Amino acid sequence: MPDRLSETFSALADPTRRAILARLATGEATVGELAEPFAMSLPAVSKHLKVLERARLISRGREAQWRPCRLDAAPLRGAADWIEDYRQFWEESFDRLDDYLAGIKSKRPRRNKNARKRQRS
Amino acid sequence: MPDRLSETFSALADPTRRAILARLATGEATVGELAEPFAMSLPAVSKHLKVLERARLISRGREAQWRPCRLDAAPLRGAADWIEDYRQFWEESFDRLDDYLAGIKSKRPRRNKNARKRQRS
DNA sequence: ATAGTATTTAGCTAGTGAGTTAATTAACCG
DNA sequence: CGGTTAATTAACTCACTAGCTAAATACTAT
Repeated sequence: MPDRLSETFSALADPTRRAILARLATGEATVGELAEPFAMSLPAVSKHLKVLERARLISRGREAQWRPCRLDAAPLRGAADWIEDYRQFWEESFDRLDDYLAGIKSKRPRRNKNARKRQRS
Repeated sequence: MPDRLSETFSALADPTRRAILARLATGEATVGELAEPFAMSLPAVSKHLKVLERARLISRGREAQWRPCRLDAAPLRGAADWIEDYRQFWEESFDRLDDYLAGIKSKRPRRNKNARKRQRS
């Protein structure tokens, strides 16, 4: 995997793994406990955990025969920072949708409020 | 691909695609213009664009033989919202790092300031 | 030592992702 | 028409992912 950010996004690109993280947000859990909600074999869950571990999104301890997992959210910071740079763009399109709906409602043609700056023609 | 969020994260899990989005944040661009910075064939870039298009992160118009691409950031909102739920966790670990460094500095053992709520045990 | 529980590893299959080169489509220009 | 430019599609390779079952490891408890 090339870079950290790619590894983070890649780890998040699976609903099972996101569900595991959500579960861990409520506290530590063992592999068996994490696997329980899924219609999936234990080895499959174990692999997902390894992916999350490589992405540094979880870490694991050792207690007898259990390997308790805990959330390690630090890498999410970088992902959040990256996405945050685009916030203006999705809020902008949201505005345009609002405009559109408002236009429909009032049944009057609206002027073009598109404020996005364009670099080339 | 199972769900929208997975598709979004998956599309972001590639540095080339993130760079393309960054470029499009400055304005529309043609496929050729987008491909120019990369040491990669045009078809490869074309495929990346198709991935971004399927993930609704870009859309494309038609102008003569050019297919100008524009950013469509709306799906990032869902991704940002998902990650935002974990902000407390990475800020918390940041705090713990601060505590740790402060502890090193003062050379005194510190009491456990870990405030994370745990569901089990 | 033996049995039981928790988890990982091995080995397999099927599908997908990223890249290539070569060929094709689409639109323009002369 | 014929040629040029922009982009996509086709066909292929290679690597990796997600899942499985069965076997191995690790530790506990009797």
